[in-house]
Amino acid sequence: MSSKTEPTIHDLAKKLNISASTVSRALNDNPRISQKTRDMIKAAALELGYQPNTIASNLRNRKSNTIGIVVPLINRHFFSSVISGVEDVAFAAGYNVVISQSNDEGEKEQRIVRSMFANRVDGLIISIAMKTTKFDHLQLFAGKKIPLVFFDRIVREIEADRVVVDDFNGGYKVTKHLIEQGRKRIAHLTGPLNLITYSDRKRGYKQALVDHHLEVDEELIIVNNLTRTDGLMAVQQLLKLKNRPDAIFCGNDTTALSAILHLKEIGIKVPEEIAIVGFSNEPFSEVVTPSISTIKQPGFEMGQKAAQMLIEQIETKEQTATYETVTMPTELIIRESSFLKR
Amino acid sequence: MSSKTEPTIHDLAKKLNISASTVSRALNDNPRISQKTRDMIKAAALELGYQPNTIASNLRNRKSNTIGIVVPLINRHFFSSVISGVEDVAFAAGYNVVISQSNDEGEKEQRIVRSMFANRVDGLIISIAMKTTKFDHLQLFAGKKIPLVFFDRIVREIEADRVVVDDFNGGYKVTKHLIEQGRKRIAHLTGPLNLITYSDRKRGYKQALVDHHLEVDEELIIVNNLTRTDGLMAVQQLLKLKNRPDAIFCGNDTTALSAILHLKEIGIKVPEEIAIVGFSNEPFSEVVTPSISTIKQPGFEMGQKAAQMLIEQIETKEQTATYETVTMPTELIIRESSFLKR
DNA sequence: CTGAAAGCGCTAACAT
DNA sequence: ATGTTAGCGCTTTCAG
Repeated sequence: MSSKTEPTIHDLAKKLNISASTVSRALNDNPRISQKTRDMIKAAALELGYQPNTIASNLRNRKSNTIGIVVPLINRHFFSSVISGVEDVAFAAGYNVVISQSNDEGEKEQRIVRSMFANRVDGLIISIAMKTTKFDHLQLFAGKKIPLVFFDRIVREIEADRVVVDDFNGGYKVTKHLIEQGRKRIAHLTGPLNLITYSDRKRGYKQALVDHHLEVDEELIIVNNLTRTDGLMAVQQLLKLKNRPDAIFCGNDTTALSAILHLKEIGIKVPEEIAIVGFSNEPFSEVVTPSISTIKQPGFEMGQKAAQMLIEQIETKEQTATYETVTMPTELIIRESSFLKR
Repeated sequence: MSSKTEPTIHDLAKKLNISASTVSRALNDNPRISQKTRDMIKAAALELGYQPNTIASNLRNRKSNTIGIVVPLINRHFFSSVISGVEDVAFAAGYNVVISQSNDEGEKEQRIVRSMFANRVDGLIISIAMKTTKFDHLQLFAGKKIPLVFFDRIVREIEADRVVVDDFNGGYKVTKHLIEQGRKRIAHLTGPLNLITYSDRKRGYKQALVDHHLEVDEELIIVNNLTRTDGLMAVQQLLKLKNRPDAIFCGNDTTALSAILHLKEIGIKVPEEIAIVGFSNEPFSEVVTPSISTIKQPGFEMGQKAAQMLIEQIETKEQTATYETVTMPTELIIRESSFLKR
């Protein structure tokens, strides 16, 4: 074992009879060190099994070369796509990415974000948890002018760059499609309306109804957390109405799925009796029977964009206090659950 | 803005006319500081908006209180379950978790693991990428006696704690089930055999055939990377055989799905003509038509176990050089794709 | 082209 | 119960 402590630049320096600063410079390819010396030092480093200690370097540089991303759940296809997009541009730009999930819990989100701050990430990309209502953890970043980019689930109260999808338009397109399929009583199942994504989709839904001279019936609008169970409960509730809906626009694919499964089970035909549309294009939506119509969000591209904006902020010394909001298009994918062949 | 630099314990100390060490101790609830002083200091910290700099603390303590986990893909249900399990016990024990994905690429894995090392994670939990063949990045941990736990896709060449599923038994159970369903020519679609998970499943498959006096036909065994396209290609290849299989044991659910979709498309009945079984119990396997029989691996529990073992190692000063391998049970879930009702 | 010295922010002997 | 001091490993003026 011996006194096993990692070799440092000082060990290298001593061994080579030069100074630690020269070693440091050589390892960082500083042109002020002759090529010959650099090579020599690097060879010695390799031989000694030297591994740079980024913690020390980060402390000194007040920079971690790391960006954080926090999402509600990493195993949602949309979010993992965004993460991949972020990694794509971040790695290319020489940044590391640390990923965390809030499980849609405000408290865990607080903890994660604070820990990322304490670890001095150079910037943060975040889609907030469903249950987040306090924002002081985010204020930590915003207030200290540490680059921050919101995506998808943004918070209006905090000024920052934003990457969102056109949820209003998404909601509108879904509803219009259902109307064109001849549906008259279109229900809407949505998530917490403090989240702008959901309230925008709902606005789109209502606008489409209005534009097509259909009544907006609040009885047909159900708000919950869009879990699988929530989807089931909502459908059961809708089925109890004297005047049943003939279509349901679900806030996500999970609830769309649970609606379909329940309807199948009790013998109600989808889409003939009740048409279903989801949101997000989870992989399963394509392979269920009937396959689920849904809205595709460009996750990977959103991640790329968010990372670009963040890195731009990080690397621009001048903190111009102007923030940008990028809105990405959505695409309606029509599948069996809402399309009646004749 | 003024000279905006984060307040440090020294700023606090100066303001309160005490020493930095007292501040440090108070903030860490060191009993050597009187309760009164502690409260006073904490109040001042709050007021100043003091935020501890964990980088500095980590450097000093030679400990990051962080454990790293790297998986091939974060959006595989199995892997995200493992991650959740790890987070569950790690958070409870006061550790942060940094997550990364290798995208099944050896090179990205190298980069990630080195970066985690450079950031001095206290330990690493990893399931290696399909294409990993060099292990020097992992040797970095093993060699320096930094706690390391492999799970699922382990590396035999490196001594470490391991958490695996009983893949042999899983493969055996699947095959036995198919035999009991009356299948005689059972094909097997597997991943790279340098990965022990796959070679063990294959061993189980063969053993079951032998035990039931069925011939092992190498023609029926196809090795590839188990992507969706790979699944398609494999099925097409199998269908070209003069003597077609009547069942396919697929190495994962992705290929099971693509097999089913293709067979449906060309009018071959599943399970009547060809039965299909997958592996891993991805969420979609339950909701496709026909639903996919598969093997369930206890991901969350594996993550918990891995984290427990890792933390145990971290916190035990005495590095007893004895490593443990924990084998978790699998469960066969029989669904429509392999079960013939009569 | 290279070295000396100071310091990033925090902690832990070792005092007192 | 609190303060002094030294240093974690690296980078960076400032000198030469």
